[in-house]
Amino acid sequence: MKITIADNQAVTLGAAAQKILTVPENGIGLCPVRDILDRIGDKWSMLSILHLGSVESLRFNELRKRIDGISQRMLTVTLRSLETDGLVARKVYAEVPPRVEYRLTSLGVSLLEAMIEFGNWANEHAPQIAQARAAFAAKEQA
Amino acid sequence: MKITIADNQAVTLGAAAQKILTVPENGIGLCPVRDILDRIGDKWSMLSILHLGSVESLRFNELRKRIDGISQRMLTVTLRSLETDGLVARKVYAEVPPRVEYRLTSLGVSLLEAMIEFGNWANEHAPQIAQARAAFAAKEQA
DNA sequence: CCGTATCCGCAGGGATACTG
DNA sequence: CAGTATCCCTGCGGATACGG
Repeated sequence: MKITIADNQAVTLGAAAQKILTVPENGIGLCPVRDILDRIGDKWSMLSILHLGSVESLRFNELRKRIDGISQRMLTVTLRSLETDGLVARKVYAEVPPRVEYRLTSLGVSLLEAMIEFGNWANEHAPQIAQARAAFAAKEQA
Repeated sequence: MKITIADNQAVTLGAAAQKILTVPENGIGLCPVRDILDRIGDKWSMLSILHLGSVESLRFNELRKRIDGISQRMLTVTLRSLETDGLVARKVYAEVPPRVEYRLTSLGVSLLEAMIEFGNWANEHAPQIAQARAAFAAKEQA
């Protein structure tokens, strides 16, 4: 059987996909991809990281204004979650009125880099997806 | 003011992050990242794509067996969603008993590639995250 | 074998009010 | 300013039963 270049790519990609699905012994005890996604796959985490990544640091309400539609409660919850995972650093200044600054840690920055790759994919392929949806909707009419 | 390499990186990264957050006119009418994440950020989409990407094609129940814990209903719903976005192709064979095969489209494969980058990040940094969580938990005791 | 239909529990997350 | 506390509601997704 002749192996084409396309087949070779498929095999390589398949191996990479399988590798991600395997559960290593790493102290989390879950497939890392699922684990990370459970954290940052929620409604606000990615957005928070992107906004924090676009400047050096932001105060609580500055960030709140930038993330359109987020409630005070959810910003608190989201930031606490990101802080727990070591992606965001929280610094409190002993002033009146209080001032709290958030910024990405180096770990958070490395995640941002990975996310930007992903974001680029989303931007590049958005038209194709829109087209696919339209085609699917049209086919459902029949 | 002297610009260090680190600062330069931060600026570059910040620009990239901002770019992703901007809403282009692309027929979707939303920030693409949020849009894509709303689709594949759910409980099963990513896993389905990874499993479909690790072989050429899979029948419904084959895939069901591989994705641990998924219900019949959610596999149907997930696959339909991925099909709608043009990420997965569905082929029905006119046989008895029925046979349906699913495989990634070329668009789906390109998404898989982006996801693998992300998966690698997750695998590499899983220990750091576990450590951060432990540190945070320890700090909360005090 | 490959779905769809129906029911339902529960967690994510919004709105509002209140504190240090 | 930067959070907590409380209430409540929606919708994701599991279980089960049924259909082509």
